[in-house]
Amino acid sequence: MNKRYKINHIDLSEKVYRTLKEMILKGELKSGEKLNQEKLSQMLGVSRTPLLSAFSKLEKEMLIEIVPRKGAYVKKLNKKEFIELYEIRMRLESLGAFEAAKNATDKDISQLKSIIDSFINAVKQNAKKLLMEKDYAIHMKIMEISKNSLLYRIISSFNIIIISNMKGLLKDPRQSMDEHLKLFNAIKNHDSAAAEKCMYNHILDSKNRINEKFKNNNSN
Amino acid sequence: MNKRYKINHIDLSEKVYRTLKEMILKGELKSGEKLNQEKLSQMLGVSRTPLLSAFSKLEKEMLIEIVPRKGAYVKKLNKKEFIELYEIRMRLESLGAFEAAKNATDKDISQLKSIIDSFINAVKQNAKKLLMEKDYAIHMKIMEISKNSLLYRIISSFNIIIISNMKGLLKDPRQSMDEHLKLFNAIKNHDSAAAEKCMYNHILDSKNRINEKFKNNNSN
DNA sequence: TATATTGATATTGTATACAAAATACTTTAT
DNA sequence: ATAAAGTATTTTGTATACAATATCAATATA
Repeated sequence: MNKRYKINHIDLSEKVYRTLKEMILKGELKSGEKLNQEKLSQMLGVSRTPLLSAFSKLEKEMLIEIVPRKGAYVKKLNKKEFIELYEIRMRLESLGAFEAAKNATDKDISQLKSIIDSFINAVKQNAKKLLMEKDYAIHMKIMEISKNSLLYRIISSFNIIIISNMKGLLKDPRQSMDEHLKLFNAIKNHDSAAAEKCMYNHILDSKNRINEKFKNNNSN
Repeated sequence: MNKRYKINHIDLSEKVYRTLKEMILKGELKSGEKLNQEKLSQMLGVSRTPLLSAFSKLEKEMLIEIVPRKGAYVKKLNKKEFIELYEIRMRLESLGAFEAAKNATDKDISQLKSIIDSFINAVKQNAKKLLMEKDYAIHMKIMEISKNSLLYRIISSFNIIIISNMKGLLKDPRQSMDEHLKLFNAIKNHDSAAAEKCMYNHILDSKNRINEKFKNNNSN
């Protein structure tokens, strides 16, 4: 046996990091909430050592904020940061869509199609939570198809920041559906330029709705 | 006294992180080199606890790679990753140039000018190291002028990855100088579209030279 | 000679222990 | 009753200790 099949070789700090990330994503740890080291480590059944390393990872992904000698807090994005994030997403995800249209295999396309179908189902059922989940899945699948692994990594963390900070939708699901379908067709037809443009406009439209979202909200 | 002037409130893990980053950047820790915990912590005069947190930060910034149960290694980019990085830079830095042209104040412009002047001096002196330093400074200054702090943060870590992995230049300094000057004029004239295009082409040209760079090199 | 095998050593991952700082709680004085 | 000062408690930041794994070297085996 030449090859080594051993996997699952992740350490506690990585496991803790993933768990906390999920908790933030699901809203179990709320925006602005303090992360008490003692409580969390007891809750997770680990010592504070791997917890601190996990904190460092989460901070670099902008999911938490560490204030020295005070503590770690779940990051709360303000409006300016939200808009900055969307401006970056417009550029990066449109690159992803471009590359995806260029590189998509038949298998990629059929996989993407099935995710879009389940998104459409969610629209028909008006299932908000599922809708957001599938929306995320579509975007990530396209980034995966682009075959730019670095891009995938960055967008992944961005979208998680957005989801963890934004409860509720920005745009009408039917509009979202139309836009996703247009995007899908462009990718299917390997029309890079069209795919890029679709994605750009899709996110631009969301960005323009951020103002409404923050109108009631006083978090700047 | 209402305000608190206390600063310098950074913990050891952050100091260690910055120190290691600098060491990688300066090539004191070489691409692929193993980071021995015991040796490093003794060298820096700290325990392994803050060191591990620093490792976590560096890993998220792709400056090192952590292989569980084996160790941490200074990340070595392969050609594919290099190209991915440049494709992302093309999109993000052109966004930065666009915003910079839109938002630049007179002060911003004069500061940028002085950095470009020192770049030109370096070209005349043919001082390679200084050249790379000033090139980095120009790009980062433009990102700063864009006022998109998130963009600044991302590009900052990208450019550091590139510098730490790439010894030597990609393009002729005189060409670089011309391109920087065109870019500067676009920003000075608040011509966003032109600035964006300049930056895009500036980085695209570098990207196209990556192949040559890797010809001799067997690191894939 | 090349490949296993065993034991010794080094290195990593994690928990615990301790010191410094921040927060919460009393007590005291006005 | 309120504010200040002092004390106790909690929480953070860091070092150390220990167990598990990996690496290395020496010997044995084919």
